Amino acid sequence: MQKTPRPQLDRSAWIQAAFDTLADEGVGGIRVEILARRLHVTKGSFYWHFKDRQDLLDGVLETWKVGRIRDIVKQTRPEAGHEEAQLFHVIDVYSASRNNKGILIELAVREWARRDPAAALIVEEADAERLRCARDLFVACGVPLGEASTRSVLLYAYVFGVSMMNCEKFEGDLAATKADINELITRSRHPVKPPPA
Amino acid sequence: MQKTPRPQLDRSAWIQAAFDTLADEGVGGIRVEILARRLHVTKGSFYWHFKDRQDLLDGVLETWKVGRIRDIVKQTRPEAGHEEAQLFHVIDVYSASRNNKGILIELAVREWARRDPAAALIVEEADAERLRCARDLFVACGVPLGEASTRSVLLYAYVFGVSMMNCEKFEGDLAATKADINELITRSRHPVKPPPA
DNA sequence: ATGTTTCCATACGCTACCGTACGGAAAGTG
DNA sequence: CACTTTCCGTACGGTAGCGTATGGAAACAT
Repeated sequence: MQKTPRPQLDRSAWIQAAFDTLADEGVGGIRVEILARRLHVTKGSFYWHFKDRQDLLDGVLETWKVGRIRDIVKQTRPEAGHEEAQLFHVIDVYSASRNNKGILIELAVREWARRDPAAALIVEEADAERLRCARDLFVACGVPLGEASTRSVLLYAYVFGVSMMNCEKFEGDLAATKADINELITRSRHPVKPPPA
Repeated sequence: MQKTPRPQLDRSAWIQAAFDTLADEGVGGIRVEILARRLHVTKGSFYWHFKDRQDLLDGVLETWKVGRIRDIVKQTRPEAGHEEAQLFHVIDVYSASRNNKGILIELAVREWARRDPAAALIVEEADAERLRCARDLFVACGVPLGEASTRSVLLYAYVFGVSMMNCEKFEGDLAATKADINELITRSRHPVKPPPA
């Protein structure tokens, strides 16, 4: 936990508060005067630390970028002999509970990226890094390079997609289903090539 | 195409316009006065046909629901001998181009559902229907019931997830990769059971 | 102690929307 | 032709949020 926010704020305090509302309400929910109330100050403070609202959003995006890249390489740095467990871990981290803050922010940033080119660029970079790291893990497991790329794309697309779904009405034993999906993504055997036309 | 909108509007015209901006800007972008300008009328018209903004949103949601259910059963009604092709089709419909209106609305509605319980309920119902239809297709292909459910969840999670990603920076030949993923989802062989602990 | 810098409060104008009240035209009805 | 209903324009009040201007308090410096 944080020591209760000091009577002296700085940029990072505002950015942190912005992340909270980003998770709950998306980019559109990040409003200067709302954050001010939440931080028990007024706009006067905000416009001291930031040029305008866009300046804050840029800070949020930049903070997200460096934090993501850092976490990605930390989670996916190959540890000899544990590569497969690491892949499982990547899947579980996001598909664990649908309401943890990490996945909420992830979805909010992607929604953001759909309408803001700057955000889109950063998400694209983060995704490229993620896919590269996952691919290396697959390769370390003995999967050929091309197939490793394919499975990495499937893995992350699944992870992000399942975080937007609510399957409980369809599948009772979701945990078992997810475990089976993990197996399909990481360990299934390629089918025979389809007959050429 | 539509015959140029008559000088007489009705609910469906407003709802249709709302869908356009829903795709482009999300639920938050649906504003009464903006739609009015786009339809070359004023708010006076809107508040004749709708009680308030929420009334319009309810209409949009309801329209989406019936349209989705209709399309789902149409696309996935088993046609003997073509079940596998139908599964491929389901995947391709969404993962084809990232900027087609269908996928934009799909993502917007899901974003909507994350903050509005009514929307969440409808999305949940649509997903259950989708998963059920896909499962039946797998079953028709000879896949056991449980595995059919698993692959259905994987299929749709992948479809929605990949629509939020931009892999071009990572994978050059995206078409080939997607084709391989289709194979993995629909035809891969289950791995051997992992050794118990 | 006095001046300077840092950080925040207050007050203001401005825009974008929402929803309402009311008036008027056009189309249907007798 | 009256008369009503349908549909839309206009005008208004109200809220939320952005950004600016300005003053003041506290910390810091000399």
